[in-house]
Amino acid sequence: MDLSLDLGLVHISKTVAECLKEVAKVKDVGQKLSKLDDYVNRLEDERRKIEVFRRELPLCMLLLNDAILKLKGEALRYKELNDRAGVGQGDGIEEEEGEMMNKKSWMDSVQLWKIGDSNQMDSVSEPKQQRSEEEDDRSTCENPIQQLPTRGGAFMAFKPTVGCGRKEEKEVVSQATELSLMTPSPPELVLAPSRGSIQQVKVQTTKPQPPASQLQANKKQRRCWEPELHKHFMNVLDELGGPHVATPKQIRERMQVEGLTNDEVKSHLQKYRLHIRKHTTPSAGPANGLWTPKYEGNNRDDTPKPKVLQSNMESESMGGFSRSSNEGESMEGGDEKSESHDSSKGGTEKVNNEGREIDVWR
DNA sequence: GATCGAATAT
DNA sequence: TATATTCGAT
Repeated sequence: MDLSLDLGLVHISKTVAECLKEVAKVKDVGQKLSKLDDYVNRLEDERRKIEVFRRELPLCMLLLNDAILKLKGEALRYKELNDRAGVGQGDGIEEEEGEMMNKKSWMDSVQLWKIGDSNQMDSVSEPKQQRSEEEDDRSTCENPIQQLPTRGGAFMAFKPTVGCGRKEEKEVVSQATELSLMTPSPPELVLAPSRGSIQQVKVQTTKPQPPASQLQANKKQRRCWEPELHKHFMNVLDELGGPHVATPKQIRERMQVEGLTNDEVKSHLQKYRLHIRKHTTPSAGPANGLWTPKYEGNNRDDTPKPKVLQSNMESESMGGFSRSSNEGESMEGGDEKSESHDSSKGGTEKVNNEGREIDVWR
């Protein structure tokens, strides 16, 4: 075979352009297709190799994905062309030539980016618009937001449980967050919910050193406990008998949020308990008994969270926390304890919990 | 060893 | 401040 595709990353753009040229030269459509297939396979192979490092090499992924998509699209076109081969070959070929030109200009843009121009993101993002037809599931590192609508997800799973008429914007927000949980995004990109819309914000990493980026790669993606998630958390918490009875594992299992880890729940639970403790001086409880985590762009006012909780488990959750003015007592006293019987945990553990609770909460 | 809560780090 | 990580206890 004469498929001497040099996949050295440095030359990738040039190579792809040349590939397309080569393919264009071949007359037999079948051969075109097989060539393209081969190129695609190689690129995909390459992509698999760097898959592990997609956080460190988001732009490499980007390049590869784009190249693959281009080639695939090309193959698709040739196939279609092949299908209607007998009819109007002339037109098709003309179109193809035009496409080739597009390819070249596209590759040029890539080239620009590779040089290190400050416009890199722009020049790269442009070709993305072209590939609406075939979204690659691996392209997690480029623009997660575009993929949002296609992902139903764990977050959807609990939505019915929350049982509240959602505004569209909120759905977007939840989905975005969910996605951010499930797929690691490049370190410099974060999803920032802002007044009903998601913006992709570039954050200047204060530590751009290579070693730092490696460190970041090892670090967990920060989970944003947005109101929806927290509501769900609260609901589950109540179902499990309250914040001092429910264990992180139980909560996590009950929440059924994909990607949610025990550690995350544990951490959030800890924060929640802390907050309760802070606001449960015997004399004065929290204003409304309901705590929701603050997070950036969080407009608490327009979210009907009390409704949600009330609609779902009125007596439990709201009761529990609205009477939290004397929560300290109720926790140690009858309420929480009696509920803790529901928990699947054995008695011994309960005793432990109580012991600790008394220790801590007094 | 799994899980927990608290303390500490980021 | 919010979340992640670590640590000691169970």
